[in-house]
Amino acid sequence: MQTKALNKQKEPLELFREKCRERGISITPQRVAIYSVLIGNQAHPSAETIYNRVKITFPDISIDTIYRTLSTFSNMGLVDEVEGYGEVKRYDPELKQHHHFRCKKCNKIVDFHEKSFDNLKIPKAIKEKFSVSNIKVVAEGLCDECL
Amino acid sequence: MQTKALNKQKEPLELFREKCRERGISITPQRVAIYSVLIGNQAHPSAETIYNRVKITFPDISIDTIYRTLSTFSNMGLVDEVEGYGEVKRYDPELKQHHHFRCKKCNKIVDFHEKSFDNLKIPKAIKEKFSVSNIKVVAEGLCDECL
DNA sequence: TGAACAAATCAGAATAATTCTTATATAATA
DNA sequence: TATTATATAAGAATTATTCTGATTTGTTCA
Ligand SMILES: [Mn+2]
Ligand SMILES: [Mn+2]
Ligand SMILES: [Zn+2]
Ligand SMILES: [Zn+2]
Repeated sequence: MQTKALNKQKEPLELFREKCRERGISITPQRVAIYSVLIGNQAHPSAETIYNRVKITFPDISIDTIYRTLSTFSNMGLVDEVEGYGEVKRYDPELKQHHHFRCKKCNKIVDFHEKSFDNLKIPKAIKEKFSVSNIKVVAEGLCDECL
Repeated sequence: MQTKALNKQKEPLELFREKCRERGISITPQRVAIYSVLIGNQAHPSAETIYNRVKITFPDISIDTIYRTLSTFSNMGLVDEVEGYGEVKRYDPELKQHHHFRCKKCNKIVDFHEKSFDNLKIPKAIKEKFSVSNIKVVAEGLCDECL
């Protein structure tokens, strides 16, 4: 169990390094620190939130590096940007297909998985005209805390 | 046919006036002008876009009024804010349940209707904890022009 | 191991979208 | 028509994000 817990941290970081090498992208301490904060983070954090977390172990990091790095990660397919309503950008390290509940009041976003949503049939009219690469369901309402 | 075309403009505006009266919200020329631009607009326009259109007939309107009014309309349930990725806010006057295709490159948003998406079953775990008021499907990819 | 060089970072300035402030104007009401 | 609460315009302020330019660092390969 303990071994497993340790591996959990080791494994994704090694995969991260590999992906960087593949793409010819430098493995910098900043990038490792940012990626480490993202691993397993289910809160869909903003750049600011990530910045504050990273600063604990990396006090001199600049907010610009956070933004640039998240953009790089997004281009590499290491994180997704999350749908929102014109508030701040938020990022999602969960790459497996999944769906979101969003609280209209506090903007909390909660993941959920639902197999029956993973193969929804988009209407022909759309499919014929555009190339659809991913489909997701967004449920909205009020969360437990806001109710 | 001509009569119908004329009525198309008249009807929603009268409904608009009624809704304002119900809510005790003043019917100002600015609000009418902004609402008129929204009627039947399927492009999910931004505040800036709406501003430019309204200015044609209302040159002295201020951008702040556009934002304030759209926020008022949103609170009244006259428009929805559209999901996006941290770009500018966009608004949707279509209130019937529908779904979106979004181009990842040019951010074009296209409505589609699909009955089978209108009663998706959200997992118990979510439904039990939160109150879900609406569910939508977002398909993403590249539009015809960007392909 | 240690140049060489492209890439990445930092700090702070710049930009852009949105909101706020305040003085003035106006819609609703009686 | 006078009263009053609400809405507006203009421009300042704020905030998130991006850009710029000087400096540092990771990677490569001799
Ligand atoms: Mn997620
Ligand atoms: Mn729409
Ligand atoms: Zn909430
Ligand atoms: Zn496009």
